[in-house]
Amino acid sequence: MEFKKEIQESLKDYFKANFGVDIPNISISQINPDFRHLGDYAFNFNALRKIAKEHNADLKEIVLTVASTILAKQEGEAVESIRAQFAATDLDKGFINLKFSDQFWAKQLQSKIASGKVTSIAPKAGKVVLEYCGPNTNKPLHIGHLRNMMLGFSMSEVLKADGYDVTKVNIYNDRGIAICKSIAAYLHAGNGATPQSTGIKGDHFVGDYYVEFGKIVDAQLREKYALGAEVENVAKHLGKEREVIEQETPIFALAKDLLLKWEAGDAETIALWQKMNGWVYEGFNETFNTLGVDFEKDYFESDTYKLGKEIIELGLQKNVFKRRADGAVIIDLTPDGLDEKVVLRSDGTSVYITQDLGTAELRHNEFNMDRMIYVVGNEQDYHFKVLKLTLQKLGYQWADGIYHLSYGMVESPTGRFKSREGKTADADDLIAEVLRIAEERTKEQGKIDDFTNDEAKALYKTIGLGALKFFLLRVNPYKKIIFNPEESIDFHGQTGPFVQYTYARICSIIRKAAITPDSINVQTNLQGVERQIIQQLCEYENVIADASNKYDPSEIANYAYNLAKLYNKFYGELKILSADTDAEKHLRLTISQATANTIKHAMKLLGIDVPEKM
RNA sequence: GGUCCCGUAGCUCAGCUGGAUAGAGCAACAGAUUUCUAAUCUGUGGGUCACAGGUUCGAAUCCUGUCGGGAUCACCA
Repeated sequence: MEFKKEIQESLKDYFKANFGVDIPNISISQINPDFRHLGDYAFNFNALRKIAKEHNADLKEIVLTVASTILAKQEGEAVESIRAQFAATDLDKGFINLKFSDQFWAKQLQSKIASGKVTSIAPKAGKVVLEYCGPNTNKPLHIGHLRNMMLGFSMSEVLKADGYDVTKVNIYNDRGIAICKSIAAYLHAGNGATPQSTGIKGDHFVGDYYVEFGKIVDAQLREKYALGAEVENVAKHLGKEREVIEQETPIFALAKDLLLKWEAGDAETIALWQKMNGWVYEGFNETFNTLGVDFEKDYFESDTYKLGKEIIELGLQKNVFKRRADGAVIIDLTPDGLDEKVVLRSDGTSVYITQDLGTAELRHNEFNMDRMIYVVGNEQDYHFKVLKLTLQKLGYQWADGIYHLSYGMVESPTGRFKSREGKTADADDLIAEVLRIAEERTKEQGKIDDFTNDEAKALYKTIGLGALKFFLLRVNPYKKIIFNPEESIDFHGQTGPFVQYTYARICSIIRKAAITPDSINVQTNLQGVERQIIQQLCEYENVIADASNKYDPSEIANYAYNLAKLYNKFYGELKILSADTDAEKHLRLTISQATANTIKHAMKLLGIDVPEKM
């Protein structure tokens, strides 16, 4: 909407020309609902009061002058009235309300439907690499990954909609002691079983052996210390941390041995590691497919974990890094309010940040991107601060484009999800549960008797995932989410199915209309709710830009919900197919179509499908 | 202990680049279906915006402090 800029510029020009001062942008927003009778948009100019006072000028007059200039520019057609409203005291308020004519809004709607596009955002220069998911291969995906994947996928869609070129990448933490524990337990207790032979999904299969590893540790400790069944917590009973005491067991020795063999490139070990990871990837891919998330490129820690050594060398040369007396290489970030950080161990091996430095550089060489976004939980805020700052100190310009899309933990009502709390946090179980609830509720409704079995199943998936995804995305990323499986999956109110239902309703009307409204009579008078919807539709691209700039898909979710709510109000208040006049019918059908298009588009940005019937 | 994040209705959340009387959903209660999908709509009740100062014509929003919750401060990842 051009007029916002116009007003801002006019005010700026005025102050520059008459007083020689630069003023900040005055924000112009949709009017507060209670003042809708006064206009469509409002802005408050009190911020300029000080400047006016300094120059002994009457602010009220200035603003009115600017307002009438703008009004004149609109050639009397679009802007119905620009009224300045002043309270009795003049100082308390100071709003200008802008009201556009019905014709103006009708034309906005018409151009939307004529272009067939819901936004007119043009492609922008700017290559973005977005990393998300980042699973460990020793256990299945859990609810935290679900939030991560929803955020990552949606964020990439939002950035694309905002005109950027986005490449989605995943990184698999596929090496290290954790996966070796699964392998060790498999060797110990697997008896050659496979996901195929057991019918267990590959990632769960391998994850089960990770759990099994813990049980074997327990059993071996019980044997070693001759503990009876009355001892519940072995590590606690022995008065040591689990991570410490487990090192005494033969099974741990096996895992450690496997790790050393793996690092030495032992063919047999690597073959087994590849086989088990292969099962895991099969399982992950199944879940990715169900969720509809994807990646253009996969990275594997086993390929990248040795990266970064050259950067260490460079950093030493540039005196950004220092070699400590014990041989470890460090960066001193205390001047920046952070700590001293080891970037290379004294034995010359990498730490976590070493490979992240190397991987970042690798990606820059591959993609030459302007921005790199990491979707990672907020427990790593500090790590990414250090990573970005270190790369900046090394003189990499592109490091300025690093952004950590940090998100809060997903917690159960009783606190953090722990794996021992059982199945509630498992991603696949959660998805299955949500589909089950969707099926149950849909059957209660009894509206899809004409569906085939496949169609019904597809619908359960659309609705169930819609509920889950919307739940995870409608909250600001930085906030933690309390997830109660019993209560969180809802289909009423501020939910995905509510928005989906609205879409299905519109589709139903359009099916019955049997006409395609290709043009509307722009002279038609608009009802209040009609104006509101059209205005809301026009706001959509601003919302995309906001969500993109703030890295916040929840803005899209809230917008989609509000638009759907507004449409339901419209639906309840006005007749569409049986409107009094043809002109009204065409108008309302057009509003319906444009709303459906926008809802579908917005939900797609959230990774959520919309059904034509439900 | 240092640093960072959070605290808005019983619950889950919007609003936070300062602006008009702080908004939604859920839950509770009361209504609406001879008419386009009632997974909907309309209405009622519900608030010391954690607390205390400060800046300002104006503060949920900015600053300082306090309290409460969480994260982090590894030669783990």
